[in-house]
Amino acid sequence: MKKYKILANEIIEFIIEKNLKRGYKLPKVNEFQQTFGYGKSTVLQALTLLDQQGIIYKVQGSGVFVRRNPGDLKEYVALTENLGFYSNNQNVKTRVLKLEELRLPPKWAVEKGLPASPCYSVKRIRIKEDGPFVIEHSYYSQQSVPYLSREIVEGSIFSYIRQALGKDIRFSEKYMHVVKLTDEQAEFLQLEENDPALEIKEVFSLSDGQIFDVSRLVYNYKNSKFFSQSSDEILS
Amino acid sequence: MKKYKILANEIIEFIIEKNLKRGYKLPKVNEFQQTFGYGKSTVLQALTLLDQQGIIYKVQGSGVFVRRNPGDLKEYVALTENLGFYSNNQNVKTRVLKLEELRLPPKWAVEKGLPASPCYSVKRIRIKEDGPFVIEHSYYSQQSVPYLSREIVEGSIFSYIRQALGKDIRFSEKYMHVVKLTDEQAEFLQLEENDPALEIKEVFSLSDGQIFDVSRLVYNYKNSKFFSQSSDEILS
DNA sequence: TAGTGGTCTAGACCACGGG
DNA sequence: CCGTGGTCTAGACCACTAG
Repeated sequence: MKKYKILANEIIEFIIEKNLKRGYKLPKVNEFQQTFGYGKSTVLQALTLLDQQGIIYKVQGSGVFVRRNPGDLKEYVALTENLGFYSNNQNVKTRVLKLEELRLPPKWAVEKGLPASPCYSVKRIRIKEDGPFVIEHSYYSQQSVPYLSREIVEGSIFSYIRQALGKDIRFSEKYMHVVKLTDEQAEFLQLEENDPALEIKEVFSLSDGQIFDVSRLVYNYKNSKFFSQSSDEILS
Repeated sequence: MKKYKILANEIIEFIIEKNLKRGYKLPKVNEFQQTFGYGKSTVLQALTLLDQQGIIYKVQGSGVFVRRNPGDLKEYVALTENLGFYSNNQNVKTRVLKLEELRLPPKWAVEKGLPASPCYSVKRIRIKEDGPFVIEHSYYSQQSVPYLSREIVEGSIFSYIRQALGKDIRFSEKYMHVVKLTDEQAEFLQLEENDPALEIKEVFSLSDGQIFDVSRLVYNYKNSKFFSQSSDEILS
């Protein structure tokens, strides 16, 4: 494990365990250096990672402070993470509506960058305790995901890709707009036709930049909330 | 100007000027080092910045590639930037509905972290060529923004804070959900009651972590699209 | 196995904040 | 002014990719 990740994890643990809140002042950079015996750049690397994740913020000339206790956002879909649709919420059941192979993905998926070659088409509904949560229609390029079964698709496809195929999801883009539900969508989500919904088109890429998944998601407005964050040009 | 920012800007210029597309292979790290006479870490810092902004991606053992031509997203509201509501779209007019001082912000704003002290309340409508775009209801803490006038509020408040007050917006959080419009909102947006809308609560902080602005935005679903992106734990 | 990006260090110097 | 975080370098060594 890389040193900066070890340190980052330690700090996260520390914040969770002590239940620290926004504004709490963390140890200084040189204290972390001494405690762990790391170089300054390595400590800054760890802090930068946490800064990007929204956990802390650094103030030049002053110190390092807690921004958010991770785990305070359980109910939210985190748009700024490389996840399909659920953040920390694990009480989600999956109902598979369709799994088939296609010679070619639909045009809109190819326009978003999915290779124009054979793919899997997966249609699922995700259900929380309080009802249907999201309709998900995904296309997986067989170039990157050569095999999918009903069983895999009933669980987490991303976990399968990571663990069984040993591939890492590296980055994603999400395009959103608000729509009125069609009759069919409303039925799946147990809502009324013309009820509001958020539609998200997602594009996921592997470490080599290859696009392997393009999806269209339609969320139930009654039980879905979303979260996004940004930091100004932070690094080192 | 910092070296890594100079390099980052040069690369962006290069991509725009040559109109490069996703997958284009950029010069190697050591070529940038030699061309600019920079150290390796500095070059990596610049590339990391661009990676975080979604402009490029680095593939270990292979090279550096273009991910997106900046400026390909003009029509989208970029949720992953520290902007109020418009990304690159500059054809936006502002209609000020209200500007007043309050002893205390409303409860929900204080819960989001706005100091429980005097503030400005600003209500505005943003209008694009094709009609009303968003209703914006903002609260600015007088601790950070001691003075606002009608004139300032008719322009860009963020520009004013940056330029006149010399303060930097450092990070933000955005909480979203989909709603049905009330009668009043519908009238402002020239839509119908119960039409869909995206409501976003935004929290903005300065470089010292101080929260200075909490806002509630309600977007017109007919002319608003949103964009978000993420990268897996990138740094150095 | 050569080439390319990633991690890490030690240390010099810079820039900002607060007393 | 001192302390704290930020930038930058040179260079060693690691890890992954591709031919």
